[in-house]
Amino acid sequence: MNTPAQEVYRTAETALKTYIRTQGLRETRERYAILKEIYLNLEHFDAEQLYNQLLAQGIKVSRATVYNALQLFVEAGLVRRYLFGEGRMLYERSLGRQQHDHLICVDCGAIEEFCDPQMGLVTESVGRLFHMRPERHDLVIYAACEKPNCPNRKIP
Amino acid sequence: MNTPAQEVYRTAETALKTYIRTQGLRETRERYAILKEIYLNLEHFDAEQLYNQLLAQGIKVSRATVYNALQLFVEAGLVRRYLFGEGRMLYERSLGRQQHDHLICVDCGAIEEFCDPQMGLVTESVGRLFHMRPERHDLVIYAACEKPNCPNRKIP
DNA sequence: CTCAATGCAAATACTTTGCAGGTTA
DNA sequence: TAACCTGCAAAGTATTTGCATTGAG
Repeated sequence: MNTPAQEVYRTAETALKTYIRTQGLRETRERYAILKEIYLNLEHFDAEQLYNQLLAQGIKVSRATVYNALQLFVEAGLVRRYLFGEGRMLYERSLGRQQHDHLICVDCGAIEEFCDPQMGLVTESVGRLFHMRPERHDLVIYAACEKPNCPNRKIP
Repeated sequence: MNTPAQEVYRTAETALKTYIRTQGLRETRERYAILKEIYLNLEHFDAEQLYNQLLAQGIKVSRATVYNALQLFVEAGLVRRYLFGEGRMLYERSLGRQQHDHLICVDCGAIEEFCDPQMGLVTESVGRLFHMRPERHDLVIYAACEKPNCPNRKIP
């Protein structure tokens, strides 16, 4: 039986194979192991987390290979890379999900995703204002928790 | 005679003095020299640029002091700090200008500022969606130049 | 067999920190 | 004169690079 995540991973695997072939690169066990880890076990992660998780699974890879693979996956469109306010790159898989922006809880650091159609209007009108064609945007909203039973909420 | 920039700088100088006193800190020539450089001669800058510009003016300070002062100014609300996609911190003065977001030209790296009232609506509605109170946001739009005579524009 | 990929360690880039000596209140 | 600040250099972080070795095609 196949979970949705596994389906998506298989799509990513195929996409990677195609990308590797069209670019004249090589298929390695490391690249597939790293891709699988990303697609099956990680949500928002940095290079170090990915590296540690691979080691924890008994998959022996070096940091250099992890960074190398991440760059490859970004070029192949399989992974997106973000720089939030924390000074290190964060990654997330990009297949099987729509474009989105992020909201970060200032209390606990949790990262939520959202998709607001108004953002298209904003980038459009700003582009018009400067006579420029918007290509992409990065939006992060920092917000404090107001859920009554959230353990991370600051005292009202 | 006084330029608007000088007026704003004087305001910043006063604000720094007040902040330093209320916090029980000390006034040093370095802190005022750095503040002046920021308010009179810099737009968007990183720590190294600021450091070099101070040296070029014959003002002897160490990098450590530059970083120290920048942190102080951020705490005092005199300077804002951003992390764009380039992996290093950028700073800008915050007095004498309204809150704004940034647009970066993907052709030449130029940084423009804009203020779109729709952003308030976006953060508000996203906050409502997650039951969180938005505190701030970082938005950067990356766009390609379409000005007909822009030397940085990519071939049509 | 050839060239790309890996692993390791060293190098880089940016920022922070520890400490001795100078300076402010 | 007591604590803060500065300057220098060393230490951190996160990421990249050089090079010998391994391995895919």
